[in-house]
Amino acid sequence: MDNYNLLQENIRKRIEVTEDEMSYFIFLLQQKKYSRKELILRESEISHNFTFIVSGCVKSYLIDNKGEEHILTIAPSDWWITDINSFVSGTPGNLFLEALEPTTALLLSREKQELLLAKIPKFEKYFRILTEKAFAVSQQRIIDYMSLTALERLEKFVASYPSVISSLTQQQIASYIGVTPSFFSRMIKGKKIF
Amino acid sequence: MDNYNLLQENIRKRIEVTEDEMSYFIFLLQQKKYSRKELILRESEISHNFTFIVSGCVKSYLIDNKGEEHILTIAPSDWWITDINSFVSGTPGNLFLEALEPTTALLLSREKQELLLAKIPKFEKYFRILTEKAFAVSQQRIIDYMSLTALERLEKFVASYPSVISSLTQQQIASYIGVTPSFFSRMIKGKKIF
DNA sequence: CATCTCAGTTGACCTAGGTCATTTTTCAAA
DNA sequence: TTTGAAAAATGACCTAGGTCAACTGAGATG
Repeated sequence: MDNYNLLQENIRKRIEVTEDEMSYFIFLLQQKKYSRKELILRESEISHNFTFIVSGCVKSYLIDNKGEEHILTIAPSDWWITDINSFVSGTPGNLFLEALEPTTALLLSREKQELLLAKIPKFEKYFRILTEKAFAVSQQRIIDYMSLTALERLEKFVASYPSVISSLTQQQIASYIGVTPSFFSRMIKGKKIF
Repeated sequence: MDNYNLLQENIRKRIEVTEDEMSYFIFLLQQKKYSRKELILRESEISHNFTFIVSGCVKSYLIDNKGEEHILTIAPSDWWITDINSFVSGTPGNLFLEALEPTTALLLSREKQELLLAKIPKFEKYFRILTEKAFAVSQQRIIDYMSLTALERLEKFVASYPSVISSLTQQQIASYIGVTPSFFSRMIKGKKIF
């Protein structure tokens, strides 16, 4: 199984496409490998690509004006990730993207995406569905932030992404759920969470 | 100018459509009027519709397990609103939708949307763009929640939605930015925010 | 005009989570 | 196998924001 299989399945789960259509999509992609801790995107750069994770894991995060890092999303394999704000507007974003482990990814640039969608409008549906799902997840995250305690958010995170947990440090999980590492440590003391 | 003009402009800002295509979209819509405080959607109902606000204002909110209300989004005229989670999955959601003032809306049901997209795939693009934008806004909201103080979030909210402020109570603004009404009151004391 | 309800304010006190510096543990690289 | 750096734990203290109840005030309703 090559590096495109995972993406092909991901697409076929959502829309029906012919071999030719699929080939054209794949033809537009650029494959890249990143080593652990390698930066894929820096703050104030324009996010030119939609990035599909074939293997490995990537986080997006921002550095606030106190210098604190906050993890926004964590993308394991079979997920797309980008700085959506920057990607959509074509303006510099405020997110970093960084590989958490050795990662293989497929990049679809905005221009290539436009080519793709112009030539095979069917893929509009694929991206609409992806974006709807991402939007729904993002909304739920806001809800959780407003209505759950840190411990509840942690439990939910662990339940939602059990496979990702092991490749994350406590600091990273703390950052994702929105607490400091030291509070996180105290919070889980005595409890068996993982 | 009738009730469909606003939507037509909204669409034409994003994609090019013929009169016929536009007419078909409009043909699928159901127009509804809501009075102040009228519930459009209740928790644990399925959100069958995408709702376009022609005039008035609608909020989406949830009630957490302590009985507290949290406002998730506020949609003034020219915006779409729904419980995206429920709408996309077709399962019962956990949001309420409520008119904040007398409101005229255009409803597009999931089935009608599917008809529309099947017949005129061009509209896929319209909904993809809408959803991308909504997703970007949602992501930014999470970022703000993680990295700003309550006062900073308030200032940002006021700057972003100046026209909406006047039709909201302090309690509602407090709920949107995620603080209690009493803290909100203290927080703005002495400051001229509005 | 009276009253009722609900938004907003305020006082007194509380707590979830933050800060910062120090220590201990883990784990990758030489 | 050692070593060095980063992750995690922890003590002492701090603060943003919450809680709850009492009070004020203004617009709606009779």
